[in-house]
Amino acid sequence: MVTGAAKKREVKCPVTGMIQLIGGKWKPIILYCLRSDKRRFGEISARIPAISRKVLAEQLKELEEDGLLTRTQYNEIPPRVEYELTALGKSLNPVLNEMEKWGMENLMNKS
Amino acid sequence: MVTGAAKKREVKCPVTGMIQLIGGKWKPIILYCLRSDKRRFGEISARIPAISRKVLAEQLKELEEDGLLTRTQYNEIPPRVEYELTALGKSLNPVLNEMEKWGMENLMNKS
DNA sequence: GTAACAAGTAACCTTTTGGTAACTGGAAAT
DNA sequence: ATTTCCAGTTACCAAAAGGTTACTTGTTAC
Repeated sequence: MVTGAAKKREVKCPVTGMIQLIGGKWKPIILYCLRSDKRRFGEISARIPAISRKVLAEQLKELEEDGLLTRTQYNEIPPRVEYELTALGKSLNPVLNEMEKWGMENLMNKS
Repeated sequence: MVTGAAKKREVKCPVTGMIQLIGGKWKPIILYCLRSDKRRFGEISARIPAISRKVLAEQLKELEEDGLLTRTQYNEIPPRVEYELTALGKSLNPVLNEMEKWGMENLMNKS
């Protein structure tokens, strides 16, 4: 079940609710990046170079609070942290797949 | 084909491109509202009361510039303006349907 | 003669979001 | 003795997004 920020809201519209959870400039891309694999912080950062590390850390924290992904910290030196989608996060895959499909068909320049 | 703001960008990631088009707090809800019917400005405003009329007008203008909907103005008094999805706008329906479905299953409180 | 109608716009302000640069930690390699 | 590794955090600043209130327009109803 959804936790964190989303839980507090009494949502009447399912689309509004979704946007409160995964709206914003970066969250769908982060989820898309984690879709099939767990990844380290630096790995996500390298795959989405346009996002600053500060904002990436913020967004990951919110996604974790909302129950969409888990953060696992290994107490090694240098540190290692892995992010992985929860079952709830994975349940977003159909949405992300439709987004990917639409983008492929309508936005990629076939030149 | 996509026009306006989205056309200028060289998009490498389909999900990033989609977000540039329909990202933001309101656009998916507006598109969802117009999904199956043409609607007047006041009608959209009434169905999405949380959005201010100023922001609604701005978002509708951007969606029109991006080729997702059409604006038809009837020169009557009082004025009448109708908004309707284009074919491109309608092609977003699978995305919006997945969003609606996910929201229904995960956000609506069954209490 | 004034108010209401629809669909906005203009001026102004607040909130949210995002960016940069510098810094932290302890162990390891140079 | 200094630099590198990684995953951040902190302080600070700029830009974007969004909100509020008042105003417009021309015709019709009170």
